[in-house]
Amino acid sequence: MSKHRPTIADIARRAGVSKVAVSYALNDRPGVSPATRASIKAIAQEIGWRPNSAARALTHARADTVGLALSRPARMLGVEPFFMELISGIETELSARGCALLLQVVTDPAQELEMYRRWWGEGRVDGVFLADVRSPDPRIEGIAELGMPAVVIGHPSAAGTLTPVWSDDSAALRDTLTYLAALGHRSVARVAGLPELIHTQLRDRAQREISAGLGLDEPVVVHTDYSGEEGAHATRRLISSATRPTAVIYDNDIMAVAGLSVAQEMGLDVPADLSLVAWDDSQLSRVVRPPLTALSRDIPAYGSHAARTLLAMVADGSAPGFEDAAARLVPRGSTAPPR
Amino acid sequence: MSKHRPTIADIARRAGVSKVAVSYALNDRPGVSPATRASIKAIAQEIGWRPNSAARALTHARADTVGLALSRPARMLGVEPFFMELISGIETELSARGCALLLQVVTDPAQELEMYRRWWGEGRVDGVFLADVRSPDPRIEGIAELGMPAVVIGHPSAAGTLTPVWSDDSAALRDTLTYLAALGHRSVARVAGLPELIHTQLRDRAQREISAGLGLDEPVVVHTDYSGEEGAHATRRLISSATRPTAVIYDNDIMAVAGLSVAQEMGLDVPADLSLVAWDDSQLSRVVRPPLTALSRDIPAYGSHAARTLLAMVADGSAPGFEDAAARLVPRGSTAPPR
DNA sequence: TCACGGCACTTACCCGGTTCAGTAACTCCG
DNA sequence: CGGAGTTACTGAACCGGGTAAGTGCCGTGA
Repeated sequence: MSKHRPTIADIARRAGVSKVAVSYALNDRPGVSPATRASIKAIAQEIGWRPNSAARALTHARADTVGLALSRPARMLGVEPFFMELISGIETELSARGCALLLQVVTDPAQELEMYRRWWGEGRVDGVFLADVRSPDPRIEGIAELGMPAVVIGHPSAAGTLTPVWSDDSAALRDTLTYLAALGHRSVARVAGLPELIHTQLRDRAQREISAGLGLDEPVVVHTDYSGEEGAHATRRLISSATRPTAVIYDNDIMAVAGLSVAQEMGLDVPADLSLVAWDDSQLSRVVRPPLTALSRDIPAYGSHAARTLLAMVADGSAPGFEDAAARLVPRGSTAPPR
Repeated sequence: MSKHRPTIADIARRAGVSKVAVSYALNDRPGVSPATRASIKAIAQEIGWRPNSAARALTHARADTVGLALSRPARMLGVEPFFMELISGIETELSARGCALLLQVVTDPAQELEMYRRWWGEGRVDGVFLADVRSPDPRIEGIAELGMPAVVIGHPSAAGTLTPVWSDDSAALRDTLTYLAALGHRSVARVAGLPELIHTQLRDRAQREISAGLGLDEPVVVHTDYSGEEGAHATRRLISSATRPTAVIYDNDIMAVAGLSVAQEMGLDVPADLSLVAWDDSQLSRVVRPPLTALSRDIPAYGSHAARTLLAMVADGSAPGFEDAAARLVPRGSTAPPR
């Protein structure tokens, strides 16, 4: 028996028709009698025929694949559940539509753009996701120039001419600060992520404005690389500063856990001496003691929305942006009125 | 200017030669003069030509893509740094060779096999990785039947006729148990992962054998789904059992952190009352108090080795298996002699 | 001066599936 | 019973590259 994968020509030979008839039959297009169609389909089934994706891509200029390149170092990616959950949500949507995901981990945004150029030039993808938007971000303009469908996972103000899918961080922050203010906190610091990311900058600004609006102290914001080490270090600095805050918001949960450990090690009682809030919830927030009050979002759903938007863009040439639900504050044991 | 991506025909027209000459020139094959070659390359560069991957795939029957399907639920994947780090290591190797990674998150192993069948049938991938091998695992035989190059990320005894890339868990376990025995522990339990995974079973057996060899008590092993919740629950059970162990090994770090919290909450001092060891090290192990003694591996390197092996299989039809370094025990504050 | 070898390039056809423009045969209707 | 319309199907060409087998031209050596 022959090694090569069956083609429509093989089916045509066995069915005694031309390969065109086979193509029509298998694609449920008119032009073949029901009997012929059935027998062709039966043969295809029997010999295990699958359409060659390259041949298909060649004719309709469709790759049925979208791309995602991530430019954070491996150890950062590993520790943040965010991306894995996002990817898995993206997948859910894509696989339902028979679309594949091409993934690439690169070291910097310039490489990422180069990757996208290559994928697009080679016709490997029909569109891409863009995460971790910076300011300024050459990827935005680069992709717009290519005319490649792209969805920005981030706020519209960062998306340029591309289509954004985002959630309202400032609403989430408002809820959190209002809650902390109601508990009696006046000095709320934040251990933030990478300062060059637009979403960090938006959170920074929102925090200043909302704090001012609520009559809280001007917030101290410490920027980090999202690692536990820097989260711990930042917490140590905040605790030992002259104006020690009574509450700290962390931009991810690994830093919040690190902060909790540091606080306890320095003899502080959480939440009595220091309240902690983690931005983005995961199992981690629930397994430590006290469990962490967290800003919880359905990240897989966020990914699904992004994927749906991108597929719509690929199909129709454009699609409206999508605002996902804001993160929901889940109070747990790490927040309380200050002593 | 025309919308469509440039092809070699466009280059041929502009250079005043046939497209075959262009093909020869761009692929550095003899048959064109240096002058013509240079001018063709210059034109290609200028108009931003890239070889269409579908067309290429069609002629060489090569997709320049390998696949990885993961069948764990989204929330499990997110929380375990292992897979993200593995993927990023795989990527490092692949991208250096211009190969892409097709990723799919599915819900069960049967779906995973179906995915592999489809990818292979459609010519989308040249080979795949297989992770989380079970016993019995229909994927092994299914893939072997297809004749598709595949690397099993796991022990040779689980790989059937496929090529394994693995690390010696039993050596790592021996180091750990020897270390704990030297500290004076006699009762070492383990909070293990999914019991249907072969690698869990191998660890279980190794632990029994090594414990017996060292004269330790017959180990209590509790199986979980790797989640923090189940890790916490298992720890609670172990601590309140009649034969409370003096040390516990956890099959991942999120469970170890959960176990630490539970122990402290139940009034135990770690490490004086209970020593803890985490299998696989991440930032998490270092940010909690006390920091966790861990079995540390270079997971990205593990991924790179797997990728290199798979690429060799694709190129040569077969490749030898590869045994990666065993995990190294990194003692930290969570282990000490029992009270 | 002419056969020969090799260079530089072309023509023809392939990969696997899709599309377009036919072409028989059969049906319907006036 | 002849012409129009429909059905079921086929041949040729195409997508964007790649390969095998030429072809024409040049320089060289006998």
